[in-house]
Amino acid sequence: MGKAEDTKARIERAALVLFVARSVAETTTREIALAASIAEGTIYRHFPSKEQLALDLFLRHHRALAEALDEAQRPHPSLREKIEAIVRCYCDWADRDWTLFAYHLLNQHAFLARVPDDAPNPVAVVHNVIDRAMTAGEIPRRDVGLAAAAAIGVVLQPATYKVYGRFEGPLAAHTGFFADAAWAVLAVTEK
Amino acid sequence: MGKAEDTKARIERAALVLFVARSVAETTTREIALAASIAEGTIYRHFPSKEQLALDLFLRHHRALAEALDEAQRPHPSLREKIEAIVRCYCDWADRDWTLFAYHLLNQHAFLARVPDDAPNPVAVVHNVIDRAMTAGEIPRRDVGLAAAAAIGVVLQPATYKVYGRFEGPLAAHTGFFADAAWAVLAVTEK
DNA sequence: ATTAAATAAGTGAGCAATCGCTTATTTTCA
DNA sequence: TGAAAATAAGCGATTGCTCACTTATTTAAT
Repeated sequence: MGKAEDTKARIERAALVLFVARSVAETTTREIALAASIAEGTIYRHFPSKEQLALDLFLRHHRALAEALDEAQRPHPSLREKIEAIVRCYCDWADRDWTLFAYHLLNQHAFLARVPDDAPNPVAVVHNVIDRAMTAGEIPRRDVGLAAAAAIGVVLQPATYKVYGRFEGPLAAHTGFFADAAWAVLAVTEK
Repeated sequence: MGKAEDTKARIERAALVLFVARSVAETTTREIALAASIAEGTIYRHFPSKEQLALDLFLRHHRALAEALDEAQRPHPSLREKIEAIVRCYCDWADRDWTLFAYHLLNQHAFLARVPDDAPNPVAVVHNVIDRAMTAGEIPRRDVGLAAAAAIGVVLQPATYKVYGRFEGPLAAHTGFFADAAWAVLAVTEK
């Protein structure tokens, strides 16, 4: 890694940690520089603005997660297996870099509107998988967005509570339960 | 309502709308004053600081929601009925004042750590209900926090996506599905 | 009941501090 | 040696909050 690239990576990591501990708005460029052991002006050699740095961080992770989830589900034929693959991939992703994961989770409301329409999207991946399973008759047909949201919530809410400090240990420890529960949600038949 | 109380309420409502549209950090006291049609200094006759105003707003709603959920579930004997009552109460609460609901949802990570330990807590209500149902043998015994989080996610994730603008219409329209899905999550038996 | 005194509520110009970002200068290294 | 990278000082703008003052409401005294 060249020196410039190393500096850029240090800025990104320092910013990430501070953005999660406080928030983007409450983190100053001076703090980022101090944490990255560089001068404040150096940030602007690598990023046009603090907001763009925050957005870059979000979008890169957003796209990479979507691609990883899509690759994970693709080889499997049945919805049940796709769910397991997606859940496992998601938990591994979160455990591998928890700070980055937490940043992505806590700042969706700020950046989701700025994701390009054609960019890979984690929710769209799940949405498509569920839609095809409904068409194939694997699960009952209902509002896809609603079903996807509820199934995603089964995994995302525990993850959120781990960010809040309510849980310890790796998220992947509960992969089995998450997959079973997500499947149960999708298989619900209105009584 | 006295004049002073009316002013205080106007400040709170103006702040709430701006806090949701932007964020607490990105909303200025000048904007709040302008939106509430009062002088900036008047804010400080009613609140010691912008942060305390934001915290007051959060804590009051947090407590009221917890009490409403607890009252809703109390009269019902079975878990299945308690779930339905809690889901219905929660959806009605959200639909009744969506701005306040969105504010509470989007700022949990900022304020949850500042909730007094003995204060009523929406998650604790669900937690207790599930714990008792496990003890009574109504559902399989497993980590209560995890089961509660997953069940809550079934409702909260769709609600979050509605805040993001992915859904339209009242949340209460899906009460039946939410209750069925939450029940399905809790009834999951590890295979 | 009337007036005087006291308190509370409301105002808005302005302050000290801080912010994101720029620029002139120095260092690094191929 | 020249361009890229990093630095440190600093600029204009904005921020939360204060404060001296005015206006409205409540309490007390005659």
